[in-house]
Amino acid sequence: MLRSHTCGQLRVSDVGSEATLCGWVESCRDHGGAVFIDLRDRYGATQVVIGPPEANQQQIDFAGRIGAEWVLKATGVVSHRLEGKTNEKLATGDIELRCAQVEVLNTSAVPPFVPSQSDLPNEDLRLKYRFLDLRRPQMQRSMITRSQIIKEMRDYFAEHDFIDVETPILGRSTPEGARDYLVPSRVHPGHFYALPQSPQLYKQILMVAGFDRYVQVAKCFRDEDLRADRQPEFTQLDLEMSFVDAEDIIAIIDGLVARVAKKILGREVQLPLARMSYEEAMRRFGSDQPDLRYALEIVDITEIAKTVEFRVFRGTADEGGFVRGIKVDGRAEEFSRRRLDELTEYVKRDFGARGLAWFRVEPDGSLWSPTSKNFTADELNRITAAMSAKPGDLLLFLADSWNVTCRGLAGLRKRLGGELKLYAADSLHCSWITEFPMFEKDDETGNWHAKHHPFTAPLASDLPLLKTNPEACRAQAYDLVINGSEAGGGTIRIHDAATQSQVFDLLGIDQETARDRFGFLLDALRFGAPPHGGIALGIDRWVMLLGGLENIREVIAFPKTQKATDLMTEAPGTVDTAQLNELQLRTVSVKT
RNA sequence: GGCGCUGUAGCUCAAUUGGUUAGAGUACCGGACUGUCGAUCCGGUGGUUGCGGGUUCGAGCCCCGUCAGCGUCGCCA
Repeated sequence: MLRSHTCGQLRVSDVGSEATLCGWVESCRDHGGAVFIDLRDRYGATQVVIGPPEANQQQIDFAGRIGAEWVLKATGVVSHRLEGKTNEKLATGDIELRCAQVEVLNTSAVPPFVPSQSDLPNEDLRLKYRFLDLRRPQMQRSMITRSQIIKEMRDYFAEHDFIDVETPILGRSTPEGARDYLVPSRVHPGHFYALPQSPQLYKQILMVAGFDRYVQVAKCFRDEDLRADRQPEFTQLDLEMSFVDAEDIIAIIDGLVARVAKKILGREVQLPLARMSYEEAMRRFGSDQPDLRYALEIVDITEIAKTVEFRVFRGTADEGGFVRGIKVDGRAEEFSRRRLDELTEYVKRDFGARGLAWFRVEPDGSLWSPTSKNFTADELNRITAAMSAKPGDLLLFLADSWNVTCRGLAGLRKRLGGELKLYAADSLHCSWITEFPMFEKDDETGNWHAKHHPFTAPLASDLPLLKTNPEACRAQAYDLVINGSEAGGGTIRIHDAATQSQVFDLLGIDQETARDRFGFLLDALRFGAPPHGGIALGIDRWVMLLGGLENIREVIAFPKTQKATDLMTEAPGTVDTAQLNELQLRTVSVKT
């Protein structure tokens, strides 16, 4: 070891002993007759003093020329700071290391930004110089938290008899789901591997193989557009269990949530976690990942709308649409015409809503809006009653299809929840959404496709609906939602070939295709597959949510930009013609 | 692919309605200084206002295109 202590370690109790520190120059203050250097490492910072009587003037002059982010090794005697010269901002602020000279382990070019900088540089610069950005204490904290969370997960599952099994990164492309990242095969020209979107099929095979309880910290890849909480390459805590039902999976994850909350945040989580059916979530919050840290619950006034004169409401209701709204408690005054116009524009632009109807509840309890003249007093009274509106409230309504009202109101909830700060910054709300529909209809093609994935088992009670009414058929599926973000999701799988065929039929996957793509799984199901199910947790999101961060890039050491590039390595890049030739590949331009 | 925001010195930002030589803090360079810790003081370097085009007597500012970063919708079984 080049050092005897870390830069966050020395205290008054060490005074008088010799110590050697290694670290980066956080700042170098040259006073001519003495030089003060704050030496930083991941553990903290310690002041190193090069001055008399230890150092001669030549050594002091040398130290004065040391620059930011140089790497130093400093050996000296741990000393009390002078009376009144202690620094309360540093854990090591009562002492300093007095040295004759420091050894320069490495110099540094003048950095484009320094880790201690208060005004963060633009993110593209942070990403290009990620090694500097990662020196920032906040980034180091995030990466440490991430490490601790993964450790807790591994410990927890090891204690519950799970076996960690690695599954291949080079697999084969699947027909459904996200776009695959493809890897060309040199040995089989024209053939491609696909990087896993998840280890889904492998873990099911492991159940058939008798591994009973499988877990893995798995890298997953999906070639889709990025978001603040979505990267093309991400990490899942993936698990699968045999001889279980949904209750067992939920219970074991409940235990994990409580443990991680306790160990990482020091907080107690009430178990069991709350549950809500998909139907209830959509009805009350318009989303299958509702943020339950605040209310803003959706109220359906379609029945009232059918009886009013106002064409927008009545017409929509009569044509089978819905009129639903939310109530902002007592904050109507904060909504200027301009702000309401912005919200209107928002629901039109982002969700294709036809408009936003709003009402202020006046001091006398009456409703006012630009359109209120289109309503009779009785109509307005019934709306007020349905919404339990009080003076000072703001009412927002969408009159549209079920989907648009769901998406639009969910969007408004999310936006207003944030803008109005309807929840405490440190609040944590975890819950389960269950009983998802098995299938969704593609609006364009009219085809059915799996809401989760094609191996999801229907609720036993809904099994007959597979033939008669697929739309109503619910799945044994469960999503873990934390603070309005999908933090995990899983299902009980189909474990018999007959049901699996039936589902494939419904999805329009013919026997030939099924055999071609999933033959190995279908085979496995014929050779004694146990009932099984599992879940995958989004580790990046867990770290983000538990850390109170709003961006997934803050918890990934080397994240990609919105266009899926790495600004540091400049990936993706071009390759030599020789490499392409070896793979028998040629690039062509395709007009899109 | 659509919509929106941002882009000015190494970095963070300013620049009146379109009007003189684009400024400040910080970093950097030189000098002074023994107690600083956002050190201080004196002096200095540093600009294709992302890029290309247009309007105008005149563009950092207006218009069109484009590139990049971010947010969002579509997309993400």
